[in-house]
Amino acid sequence: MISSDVIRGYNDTIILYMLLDNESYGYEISKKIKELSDEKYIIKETTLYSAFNRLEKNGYIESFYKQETFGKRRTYYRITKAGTDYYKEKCVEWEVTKQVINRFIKEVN
Amino acid sequence: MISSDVIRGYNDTIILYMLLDNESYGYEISKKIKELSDEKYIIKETTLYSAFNRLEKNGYIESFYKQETFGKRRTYYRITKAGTDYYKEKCVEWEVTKQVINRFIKEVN
DNA sequence: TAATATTACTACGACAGATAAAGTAAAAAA
DNA sequence: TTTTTTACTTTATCTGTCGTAGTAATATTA
Repeated sequence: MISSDVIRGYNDTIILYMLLDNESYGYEISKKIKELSDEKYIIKETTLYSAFNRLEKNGYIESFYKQETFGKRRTYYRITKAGTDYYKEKCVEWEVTKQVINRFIKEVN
Repeated sequence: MISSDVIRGYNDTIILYMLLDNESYGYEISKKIKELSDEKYIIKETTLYSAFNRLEKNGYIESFYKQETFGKRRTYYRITKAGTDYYKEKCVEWEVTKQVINRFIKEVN
Protein backbone atom coordinates (compact mmCIF):
# COMPACT_ATOMS: atom_id res chain seq x y z
CA MET A 1 0.00 0.00 0.00
CA ILE A 2 1.30 3.44 -0.85
CA SER A 3 1.01 6.42 1.44
CA SER A 4 -1.61 9.04 0.71
CA ASP A 5 0.72 11.99 1.02
CA VAL A 6 2.61 10.73 -1.99
CA ILE A 7 -0.43 10.30 -4.12
CA ARG A 8 -1.88 13.63 -2.94
CA GLY A 9 -0.73 15.60 -5.92
CA TYR A 10 -2.05 13.00 -8.33
CA ASN A 11 -5.53 12.11 -7.15
CA ASP A 12 -7.13 14.59 -9.52
CA THR A 13 -5.01 13.28 -12.39
CA ILE A 14 -5.96 9.69 -11.61
CA ILE A 15 -9.65 10.55 -11.60
CA LEU A 16 -9.37 12.48 -14.86
CA TYR A 17 -7.62 9.50 -16.41
CA MET A 18 -10.61 7.33 -15.50
CA LEU A 19 -12.87 9.74 -17.36
CA LEU A 20 -10.75 10.21 -20.48
CA ASP A 21 -12.63 7.69 -22.61
CA ASN A 22 -15.90 7.15 -20.76
CA GLU A 23 -18.20 9.00 -18.48
CA SER A 24 -18.48 7.31 -15.11
CA TYR A 25 -19.56 7.73 -11.48
CA GLY A 26 -17.98 7.57 -8.05
CA TYR A 27 -18.43 3.99 -7.07
CA GLU A 28 -17.34 2.65 -10.45
CA ILE A 29 -14.27 4.86 -10.52
CA SER A 30 -13.17 3.78 -7.07
CA LYS A 31 -13.48 0.10 -8.03
CA LYS A 32 -11.49 0.65 -11.21
CA ILE A 33 -8.71 2.53 -9.42
CA LYS A 34 -8.37 -0.33 -7.00
CA GLU A 35 -8.33 -2.83 -9.86
CA LEU A 36 -5.91 -0.92 -12.08
CA SER A 37 -3.47 -0.44 -9.22
CA ASP A 38 -3.60 -4.11 -8.22
CA GLU A 39 -5.09 -3.09 -4.88
CA LYS A 40 -2.03 -0.97 -4.17
CA TYR A 41 -4.09 2.17 -4.13
CA ILE A 42 -7.60 2.32 -2.72
CA ILE A 43 -9.03 5.81 -2.80
CA LYS A 44 -11.11 6.80 0.22
CA GLU A 45 -14.73 7.68 -0.46
CA THR A 46 -14.48 11.14 1.03
CA THR A 47 -11.30 11.85 -0.90
CA LEU A 48 -12.99 10.83 -4.12
CA TYR A 49 -16.14 12.85 -3.67
CA SER A 50 -14.35 15.94 -2.49
CA ALA A 51 -12.10 15.62 -5.53
CA PHE A 52 -15.19 15.52 -7.75
CA ASN A 53 -16.38 18.78 -6.21
CA ARG A 54 -13.02 20.43 -6.69
CA LEU A 55 -12.66 19.20 -10.26
CA GLU A 56 -16.14 20.40 -11.16
CA LYS A 57 -15.56 23.79 -9.55
CA ASN A 58 -12.40 24.11 -11.62
CA GLY A 59 -14.30 23.23 -14.78
CA TYR A 60 -12.39 20.01 -15.41
CA ILE A 61 -15.42 17.74 -15.19
CA GLU A 62 -19.20 18.11 -15.55
CA SER A 63 -21.83 16.22 -13.61
CA PHE A 64 -25.16 15.00 -14.90
CA TYR A 65 -27.87 12.44 -14.20
CA LYS A 66 -28.89 9.60 -16.41
CA GLN A 67 -32.38 8.22 -16.72
CA GLU A 68 -31.88 5.15 -14.54
CA THR A 69 -34.55 2.48 -14.56
CA PHE A 70 -33.13 0.67 -11.55
CA GLY A 71 -30.79 1.19 -8.61
CA LYS A 72 -30.02 4.30 -6.66
CA ARG A 73 -29.58 7.50 -8.60
CA ARG A 74 -25.97 8.08 -9.56
CA THR A 75 -24.12 11.26 -10.28
CA TYR A 76 -22.24 10.78 -13.52
CA TYR A 77 -19.23 12.78 -14.58
CA ARG A 78 -17.66 13.56 -17.90
CA ILE A 79 -14.34 15.26 -18.58
CA THR A 80 -14.26 18.68 -20.25
CA LYS A 81 -11.76 20.13 -22.72
CA ALA A 82 -10.15 22.05 -19.86
CA GLY A 83 -9.96 18.80 -17.91
CA THR A 84 -8.20 17.01 -20.76
CA ASP A 85 -5.74 19.89 -21.09
CA TYR A 86 -5.06 19.86 -17.38
CA TYR A 87 -4.57 16.11 -17.46
CA LYS A 88 -1.98 16.45 -20.22
CA GLU A 89 -0.10 19.09 -18.24
CA LYS A 90 0.00 16.85 -15.20
CA CYS A 91 1.39 14.01 -17.31
CA VAL A 92 4.26 16.20 -18.43
CA GLU A 93 4.82 17.39 -14.87
CA TRP A 94 4.88 13.80 -13.70
CA GLU A 95 7.87 12.99 -15.89
CA VAL A 96 9.78 15.90 -14.38
CA THR A 97 8.73 15.01 -10.85
CA LYS A 98 9.84 11.42 -11.28
CA GLN A 99 13.26 12.49 -12.44
CA VAL A 100 13.65 14.99 -9.63
CA ILE A 101 12.67 12.57 -6.87
CA ASN A 102 14.82 9.84 -8.41
CA ARG A 103 17.88 11.93 -7.68
CA PHE A 104 17.19 11.63 -3.97
CA ILE A 105 16.56 7.91 -4.06
CA LYS A 106 19.42 5.55 -3.50
CA GLU A 107 19.74 1.82 -3.19
CA VAL A 108 21.04 1.47 0.36
CA ASN A 109 21.96 -1.94 1.69
CA MET B 1 9.05 23.78 -11.27
CA ILE B 2 7.16 20.94 -9.68
CA SER B 3 4.14 21.42 -7.48
CA SER B 4 4.49 21.06 -3.73
CA ASP B 5 1.53 18.73 -3.40
CA VAL B 6 3.40 16.18 -5.43
CA ILE B 7 6.57 16.42 -3.45
CA ARG B 8 4.67 16.49 -0.14
CA GLY B 9 5.17 12.85 0.64
CA TYR B 10 8.88 13.00 -0.17
CA ASN B 11 10.23 16.08 1.54
CA ASP B 12 11.31 14.10 4.58
CA THR B 13 12.95 11.51 2.35
CA ILE B 14 14.80 14.19 0.39
CA ILE B 15 16.11 15.75 3.58
CA LEU B 16 17.21 12.39 4.95
CA TYR B 17 19.02 11.70 1.70
CA MET B 18 21.01 14.91 2.17
CA LEU B 19 22.11 13.67 5.58
CA LEU B 20 23.00 10.09 4.62
CA ASP B 21 26.72 10.67 4.26
CA ASN B 22 27.33 13.97 6.03
CA GLU B 23 25.88 15.99 8.83
CA SER B 24 24.61 19.35 7.62
CA TYR B 25 22.40 22.33 8.46
CA GLY B 26 19.34 24.05 7.03
CA TYR B 27 20.80 26.61 4.74
CA GLU B 28 23.29 24.19 3.20
CA ILE B 29 20.67 21.53 2.65
CA SER B 30 18.32 23.94 0.91
CA LYS B 31 21.10 25.06 -1.44
CA LYS B 32 22.02 21.48 -2.25
CA ILE B 33 18.44 20.45 -2.94
CA LYS B 34 18.12 23.33 -5.36
CA GLU B 35 21.39 22.36 -7.02
CA LEU B 36 20.73 18.62 -7.20
CA SER B 37 17.30 19.19 -8.72
CA ASP B 38 18.62 21.64 -11.32
CA GLU B 39 16.50 24.35 -9.74
CA LYS B 40 13.39 22.30 -10.41
CA TYR B 41 12.70 22.00 -6.73
CA ILE B 42 13.37 24.78 -4.26
CA ILE B 43 12.26 23.92 -0.76
CA LYS B 44 10.69 26.76 1.22
CA GLU B 45 12.51 27.74 4.41
CA THR B 46 9.47 27.19 6.59
CA THR B 47 8.85 23.80 5.03
CA LEU B 48 12.43 22.78 5.64
CA TYR B 49 12.62 23.87 9.26
CA SER B 50 9.27 22.37 10.15
CA ALA B 51 10.43 19.14 8.52
CA PHE B 52 13.53 19.21 10.76
CA ASN B 53 11.31 19.46 13.82
CA ARG B 54 9.12 16.60 12.69
CA LEU B 55 12.07 14.40 11.78
CA GLU B 56 13.74 15.04 15.10
CA LYS B 57 10.53 14.36 17.02
CA ASN B 58 10.26 11.06 15.17
CA GLY B 59 13.84 10.16 16.06
CA TYR B 60 15.05 10.18 12.45
CA ILE B 61 17.58 12.95 12.96
CA GLU B 62 19.48 14.51 15.86
CA SER B 63 20.45 18.15 16.23
CA PHE B 64 23.63 19.52 17.77
CA TYR B 65 25.84 22.59 17.77
CA LYS B 66 29.36 22.83 16.54
CA GLN B 67 32.07 25.04 17.95
CA GLU B 68 31.92 27.74 15.27
CA THR B 69 34.69 30.32 15.21
CA PHE B 70 32.87 32.58 12.76
CA GLY B 71 29.42 33.23 11.40
CA LYS B 72 26.05 32.86 13.04
CA ARG B 73 25.48 29.78 15.15
CA ARG B 74 24.04 26.95 13.13
CA THR B 75 21.94 23.99 14.12
CA TYR B 76 23.50 20.90 12.63
CA TYR B 77 21.68 17.64 12.02
CA ARG B 78 22.78 14.07 11.66
CA ILE B 79 20.72 11.06 10.61
CA THR B 80 20.02 8.26 13.09
CA LYS B 81 19.74 4.51 12.54
CA ALA B 82 15.95 4.86 12.63
CA GLY B 83 16.25 7.62 10.06
CA THR B 84 18.31 5.45 7.73
CA ASP B 85 15.81 2.62 8.07
CA TYR B 86 12.93 4.96 7.38
CA TYR B 87 14.75 6.34 4.35
CA LYS B 88 15.22 2.83 2.96
CA GLU B 89 11.53 2.05 3.41
CA LYS B 90 10.59 5.21 1.56
CA CYS B 91 12.87 4.25 -1.30
CA VAL B 92 11.10 0.92 -1.68
CA GLU B 93 7.74 2.66 -1.43
CA TRP B 94 8.80 5.10 -4.11
CA GLU B 95 9.35 2.32 -6.63
CA VAL B 96 5.84 1.02 -6.00
CA THR B 97 4.34 4.50 -6.14
CA LYS B 98 6.03 5.25 -9.44
CA GLN B 99 4.62 2.10 -10.98
CA VAL B 100 1.14 2.78 -9.66
CA ILE B 101 0.98 6.37 -10.88
CA ASN B 102 2.44 5.37 -14.23
CA ARG B 103 -0.66 3.30 -14.90
CA PHE B 104 -2.74 6.45 -14.85
CA ILE B 105 -0.41 8.43 -17.08
CA LYS B 106 -0.95 8.37 -20.80
CA GLU B 107 0.66 10.11 -23.71
CA VAL B 108 -2.26 12.12 -25.06
CA ASN B 109 -1.87 14.15 -28.24
C1' DT C 1 32.21 53.81 6.23
C1' DA C 2 27.51 53.35 5.42
C1' DA C 3 24.07 50.83 3.04
C1' DT C 4 22.74 46.51 1.21
C1' DA C 5 22.86 41.57 0.60
C1' DT C 6 23.47 37.10 2.29
C1' DT C 7 23.43 33.69 5.82
C1' DA C 8 20.72 31.27 9.24
C1' DC C 9 17.25 30.81 11.37
C1' DT C 10 12.21 31.33 14.45
C1' DA C 11 7.25 32.37 15.22
C1' DC C 12 2.65 32.63 13.81
C1' DG C 13 -1.28 32.06 11.32
C1' DA C 14 -3.84 30.58 7.16
C1' DC C 15 -5.13 27.19 3.95
C1' DA C 16 -5.83 23.02 1.12
C1' DG C 17 -6.51 18.27 0.73
C1' DA C 18 -7.06 13.81 3.05
C1' DT C 19 -9.68 11.25 6.13
C1' DA C 20 -12.31 9.45 10.13
C1' DA C 21 -16.91 8.98 11.70
C1' DA C 22 -21.49 8.90 11.05
C1' DG C 23 -25.61 8.95 8.57
C1' DT C 24 -28.99 8.10 4.57
C1' DA C 25 -31.26 5.27 1.30
C1' DA C 26 -32.10 2.01 -2.24
C1' DA C 27 -31.40 -2.62 -4.11
C1' DA C 28 -29.39 -7.16 -4.16
C1' DA C 29 -27.95 -11.34 -1.86
C1' DA C 30 -28.04 -14.68 1.88
C1' DT D 1 -36.03 -11.18 6.62
C1' DT D 2 -31.63 -9.81 7.83
C1' DT D 3 -27.33 -8.55 5.91
C1' DT D 4 -24.47 -6.83 2.36
C1' DT D 5 -23.53 -3.94 -1.35
C1' DT D 6 -24.17 0.15 -3.88
C1' DA D 7 -23.93 5.15 -3.87
C1' DC D 8 -23.41 8.70 -1.92
C1' DT D 9 -23.46 13.35 1.78
C1' DT D 10 -22.20 16.02 5.90
C1' DT D 11 -19.23 17.51 9.37
C1' DA D 12 -15.20 18.03 11.75
C1' DT D 13 -10.31 17.13 12.42
C1' DC D 14 -5.48 16.65 11.18
C1' DT D 15 -1.18 17.25 8.70
C1' DG D 16 2.03 19.54 5.95
C1' DT D 17 2.93 23.58 3.19
C1' DC D 18 3.63 28.28 2.86
C1' DG D 19 3.02 33.44 3.25
C1' DT D 20 4.44 37.06 6.18
C1' DA D 21 7.25 38.97 9.35
C1' DG D 22 10.97 39.40 12.41
C1' DT D 23 15.82 38.72 14.36
C1' DA D 24 20.67 38.85 14.13
C1' DA D 25 25.16 38.10 12.48
C1' DT D 26 28.51 38.43 8.72
C1' DA D 27 29.94 39.71 3.98
C1' DT D 28 29.77 42.63 0.08
C1' DT D 29 29.34 46.77 -2.47
C1' DA D 30 29.05 51.85 -3.14
